[in-house]
Amino acid sequence: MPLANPIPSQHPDRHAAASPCLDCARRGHCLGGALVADSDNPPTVVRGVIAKGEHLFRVGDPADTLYVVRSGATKTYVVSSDGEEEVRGFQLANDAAGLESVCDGEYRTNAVALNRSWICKLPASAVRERVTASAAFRDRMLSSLGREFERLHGMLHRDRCAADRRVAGFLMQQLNKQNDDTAHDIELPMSRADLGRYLGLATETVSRVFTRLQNRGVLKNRGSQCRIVNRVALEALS
Amino acid sequence: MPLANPIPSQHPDRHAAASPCLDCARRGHCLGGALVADSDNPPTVVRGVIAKGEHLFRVGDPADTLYVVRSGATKTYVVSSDGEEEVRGFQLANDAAGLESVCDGEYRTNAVALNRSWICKLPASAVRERVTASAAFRDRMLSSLGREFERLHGMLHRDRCAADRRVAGFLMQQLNKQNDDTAHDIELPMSRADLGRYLGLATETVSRVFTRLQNRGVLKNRGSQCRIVNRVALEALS
DNA sequence: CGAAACATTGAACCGCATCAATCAAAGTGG
DNA sequence: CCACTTTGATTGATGCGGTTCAATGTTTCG
Repeated sequence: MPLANPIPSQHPDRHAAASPCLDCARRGHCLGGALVADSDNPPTVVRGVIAKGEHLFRVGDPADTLYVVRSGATKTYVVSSDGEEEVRGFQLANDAAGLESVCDGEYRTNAVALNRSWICKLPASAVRERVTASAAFRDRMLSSLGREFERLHGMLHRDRCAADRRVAGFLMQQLNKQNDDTAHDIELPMSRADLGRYLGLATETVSRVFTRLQNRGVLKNRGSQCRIVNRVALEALS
Repeated sequence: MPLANPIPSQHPDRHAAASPCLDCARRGHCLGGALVADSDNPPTVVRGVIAKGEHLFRVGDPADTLYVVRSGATKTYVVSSDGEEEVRGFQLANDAAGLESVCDGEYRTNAVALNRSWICKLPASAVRERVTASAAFRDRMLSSLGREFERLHGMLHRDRCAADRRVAGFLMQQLNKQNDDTAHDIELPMSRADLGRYLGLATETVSRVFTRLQNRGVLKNRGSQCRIVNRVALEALS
């Protein structure tokens, strides 16, 4: 079954049973925090664990839940008519999977955990309702959707660039997400094959780019991590 | 100036001054119709003409208006850091330009008329407000955004296919928009160069694909029009 | 009509996919 | 703990599709 087991809140109080978001340290960075903020009747948000390889949802499932990754990572993907897997996005900490569930009645992608992950489940109906109930949440929601549009447009642009640029652009994007100018380590929980399917490149090409960038002294590969040695050079590429 | 001259309504009544949408024959197909429907205080919607080559808005302009194309055509585009024009979409009848104005405070693209066009201007603030005021409009809006996501995902997929598929997919998309299974004529108001910048192909490649498809008896080029001769073959390609 | 913009066709080159082999790491079971 | 398997990453060789450069044809519009 795709559903994760609920985890009891670490800090129970009168709110916690309904929504762990009220106590969550990152409620300022997460859609769940915005969902419960200033609500006199906070919706039921449930935390859960999900094992590597398990699915959060599949194409066609009724889209009743918006998932937010608390730790770990997931990918969303579809299987196209010719049987090829098409990776549409990766979700790391504080990212939402199934945002289109708010736009539509059923999921249009599959979502699977790339490693053991903690996730939060937000009822889609509550999200939709809160869009009308709160102008602040509406704007937050529209802003999230706007950022997703930006990401997609950026991908479209990158899809027309050379392989080096695509990878460099992806790495810069990951780096910028940690809004910390001094950050230089990037977590890459996905396989080279997944990254290739995301960027529209063959696995081998992705691999070649990484070694090329390493040889040029731009970055250093360390298993599932990647250390950016020369951020300026990387930015110039992307 | 980017703004078009207002046109007096053809059928004035007590509503028409504020919103020509109330009388509009296509209010059922257009976001403007949904905006004024069931509203006891319909917002001011203005119609206007815009000449070929004139801009509706530019990157960085305050995004206070959502444009809907009534007739004619527009394209949205950005100029990327390397000076290349990147076409992000075409808007034909009933399509909206500047949907991101509802998500954000300023336009993130430029929009220009491809030929003499009639457009309707919806105040973005009214659109945003109506999202909270009416659950029906909220769902209509979210559905529009969802379709836009679908289009972008489809483009991303196509960007990784062979040139023939990209063009075929685009043509099928245009065909399907005329929700009429027997339709076989497609209006192509954009230049081959624009189409290439939209599909991520060189102008010459687009041209070659069109002649190739014509030689195979799939379609027939007629200036800015294109007649689909063998719809099945086209669908099989895309 | 003539000029300018756009479309088409041809030839050569290049980057990435593909096929194939090797290498490295992570489990798994005795 | 070590063979053995499995999975993922890397590197090499080859071919094709699309870009690029260049020339010619066609449409549009003053």
